[in-house]
Amino acid sequence: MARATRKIEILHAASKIVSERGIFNLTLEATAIEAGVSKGGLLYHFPSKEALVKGMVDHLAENYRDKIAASVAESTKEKGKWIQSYADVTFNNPYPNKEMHAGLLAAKAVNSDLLDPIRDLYNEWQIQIEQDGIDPVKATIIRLATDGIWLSELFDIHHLGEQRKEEVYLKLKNWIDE
Amino acid sequence: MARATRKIEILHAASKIVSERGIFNLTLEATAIEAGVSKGGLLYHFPSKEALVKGMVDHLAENYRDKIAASVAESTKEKGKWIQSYADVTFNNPYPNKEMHAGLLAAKAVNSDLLDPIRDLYNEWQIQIEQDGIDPVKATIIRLATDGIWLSELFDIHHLGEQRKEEVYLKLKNWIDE
DNA sequence: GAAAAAAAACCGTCCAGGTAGTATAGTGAA
DNA sequence: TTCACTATACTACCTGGACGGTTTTTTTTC
Repeated sequence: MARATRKIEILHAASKIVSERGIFNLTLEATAIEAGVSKGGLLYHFPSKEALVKGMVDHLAENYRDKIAASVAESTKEKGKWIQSYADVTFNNPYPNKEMHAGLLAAKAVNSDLLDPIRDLYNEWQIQIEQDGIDPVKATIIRLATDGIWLSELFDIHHLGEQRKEEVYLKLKNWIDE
Repeated sequence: MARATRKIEILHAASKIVSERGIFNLTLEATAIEAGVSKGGLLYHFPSKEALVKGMVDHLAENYRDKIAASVAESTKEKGKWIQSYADVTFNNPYPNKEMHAGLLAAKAVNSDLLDPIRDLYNEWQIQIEQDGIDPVKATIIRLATDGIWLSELFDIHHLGEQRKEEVYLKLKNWIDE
C-alpha cells in the first residue's frame, strides 16, 4: 500500500491535528501516530518539521488552484466567471477550507516564507478577477467579502446564520451579473 | 515606576514578539526580556503563559471596543454609523490591527476559548450593524469586505495597492449612504 | 510626621518534562 | 537491490512554572 498516498495521508493527519488540537500539538510524533506511520517513516518523507509544513501549504495551494480552475472551466458566463468561481468554492466547499486554515496557521507559526505559494495564488486570482469583465473595484469588494467569510471560519469568531450567509451569497452573485 | 503600566508594557512586548518573530518565539523568557522585566516579575503579573495570552486578548478587545464606540459617538449620521465606524477604524487604524493580529494568532494557538471576548465583540457589532438603518445584508457584506482586508493583512497574503484600497473604501462608503 | 509593619512588585535560579532531529538495525515487497 | 518503511534508543536543547529571596511602595501606628 501507499505510493505517493502515504505522503498525502501524513499531510491530512497534520492538518487534522492543527485543526483539532492547535499548532502546539503539531509534533512529529503526534503526526506520525495520527497518520499511522512510525516517526522514522514520517521523517523519511519529510526530513524536518518545516518540510512537513511546507508540504501542507504546497499541497493545499495546488488543490485550491485546481478547484477554482475547474469551476472556471465549467462556467458558461462571459463576465465575472473568476470572481463567481472564487465565491462559489469558498462559500460552498467546507473541505479545502479546513485544510487551508490549518495550513495557513501552521505556516504563519513556523515560517512566514512558507506562505509564498499562497501569495502567488492570490496574486494570480486578483489579476484574473480584475480582468473579468466587470468593474475591478466591485470585483475586489466581492473577493474581500468572500475572504471575510473565511476569516470568521478560521477563527470561529462569528458565524453568520445559514440564512444570512445564503442571502449574502445571493446578493453577491446578483451583483456580479448586474 | 509602573502602576498598571507594567502589565500593559508586558502585553505590548508579547504582541511585538508574536508579530515579529511568530508564536513559537513567544516564550515567557523572551517576553520578560522584551518587556525589560525578569521572568519572576512577569509571572507575578501573569501566573502562566495562558494567563498572558488571555491578557493580550482581553486588552485588545477592550481597546477595539472603545475605538469603535468613540467613532460611533462622533458620527453625525442617522443611518449606517456602526458599519461606517467599523470600516473607518479597520481601514485607517494600523495600530490596533497589528495587536489584534498577534492576539488572535496567540489565542488560537494556545487555547481557542481565549477568543471568547472577541466573539462577544463581534456579536455585539453584528447586532448593531444589522439595526443600523440600512439593509442588513448590505451591511453584512460591507463588514465582510472589511474583514477581508484584515485577513490579507493578518497573513500578509495579498496587499491591495493603496489606490485600489482607497477606491474600495470609498465605494463601500458611498454604498452605505446610497 | 517618623517609625514600623504589611503588602505589592519584583528578581534569578533550578528542574522535570517534552521535542526536534540523529542513528541504527531490520523487514517485506516489487 | 532498492524503496518504503518499522522500531527503538538516544542526544542536545528548550521551556513552563515553582520557589525562595529582595526591594520598593503603601498603610498603619504611635
